[in-house]
Amino acid sequence: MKGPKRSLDVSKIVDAVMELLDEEPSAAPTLRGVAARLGVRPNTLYTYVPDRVALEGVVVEHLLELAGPAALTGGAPWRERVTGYAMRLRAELLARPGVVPFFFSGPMSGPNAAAVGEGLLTAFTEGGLRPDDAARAAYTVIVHVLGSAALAAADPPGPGASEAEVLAVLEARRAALAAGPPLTAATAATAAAWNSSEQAEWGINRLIDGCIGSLP
Amino acid sequence: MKGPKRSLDVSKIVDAVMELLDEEPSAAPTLRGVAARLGVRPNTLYTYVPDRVALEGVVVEHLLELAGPAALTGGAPWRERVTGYAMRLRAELLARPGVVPFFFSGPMSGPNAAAVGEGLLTAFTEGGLRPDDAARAAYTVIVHVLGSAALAAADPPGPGASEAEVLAVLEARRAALAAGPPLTAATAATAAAWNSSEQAEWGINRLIDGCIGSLP
DNA sequence: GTGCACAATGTACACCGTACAAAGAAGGAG
DNA sequence: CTCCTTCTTTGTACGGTGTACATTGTGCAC
Repeated sequence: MKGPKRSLDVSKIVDAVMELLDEEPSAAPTLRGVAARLGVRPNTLYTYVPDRVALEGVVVEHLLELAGPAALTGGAPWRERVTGYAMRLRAELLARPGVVPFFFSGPMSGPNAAAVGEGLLTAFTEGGLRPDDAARAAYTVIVHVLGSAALAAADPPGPGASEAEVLAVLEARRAALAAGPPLTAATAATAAAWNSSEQAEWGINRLIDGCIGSLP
Repeated sequence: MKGPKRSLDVSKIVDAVMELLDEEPSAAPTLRGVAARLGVRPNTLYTYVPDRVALEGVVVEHLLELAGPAALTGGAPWRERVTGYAMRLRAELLARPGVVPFFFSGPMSGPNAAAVGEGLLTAFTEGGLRPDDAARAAYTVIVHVLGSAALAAADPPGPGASEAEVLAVLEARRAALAAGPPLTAATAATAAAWNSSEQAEWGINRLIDGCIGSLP
């Protein structure tokens, strides 16, 4: 170690990103914004991270851990462990819609991603799935959680909305669907809540049902 | 109609976007790029479209139609109609990774989105699902297709890669997984192909299985 | 033929990620 | 202790993005 002391480290940068997201959950954090919050010039961040995509990668890793992947291998029944982690991760993302695009800007290859994968494999194996099916099921769960969160994040209103505002948007959507084609109209009330946690959990449960339904 | 003739219309703009995507499938089309291709100043587009998000919306509509939603209500068995449309849409997206983020920049509310929804409802109803479950299943299918496409689009190599290059990336990934934790290592060959069409179709099939498995 | 409504432009702004050279701090070698 | 090397941080800059605003000029209605 020759040069001057570093004034930052990657975890401080991640913290700054999370603070930015706490203040404006729907805004995608930017390199310049993070640097400003750390009291530093934008290009200083390049000492710690090769580019923007890499920054997003470490934030993704942090969020994967925030959802508690350790509980995937713990004591609860395997099925609850899977849905539990899925819904916790989904909740973390919905609370910070601005971060969702980060999950789609590069492959997830960090240690926490590996831990999540192994945890899901553990649970599904415990559920009786053959190894290859467990791998496919694990990946499909991730697809569902991220897809569901991304679509929900794209929909108004954002996480700062009041209860009344949420209800208003929901009712407007239901009315629009009710004016649509017959089957759409008949299910307008259910479909209007497409991005609710209940629907997301329903989807994961049907997926799991389909996986264990094909057991010997 | 008072003023001068319009030199464009929305469909010409969409065509320009599609041409841009044909030339560079992995690059997200930009307002300025579209304008340049049409031989027009960037702000001219604001005559036809209120902002960038709206432009992305009409492109999304075009792609939903490109995948052939009409076939959702046609003669094939209901289950094949669902997986067929899902895989066609997925293929259209994977051929143009640059367009994938468009699906997550706002709610899908156009006529083709409605047609896709109604078509999926028709199929699932035909499959025996109760209306509300059909609505949930339809939405979950969309979540899966878009999530799967988005994750696949985020992974190298892009759609222009040679067969050999694809295999090299796949093998590198398999090797990395094989060095991971036990269950991950045991399923490395399967997991390395996480973004393959086969895995995506497997996921949809398990989802459908789970939906019809709970029938009376 | 004249006036008015509208499309397209010119120009501008704020923001983004990032490259590159210069400045400055701190440890190792003499 | 001094110098030199190394590494962090900065200053400055470039090309890109979406979009606002005033201006120009076209073509129909009167």
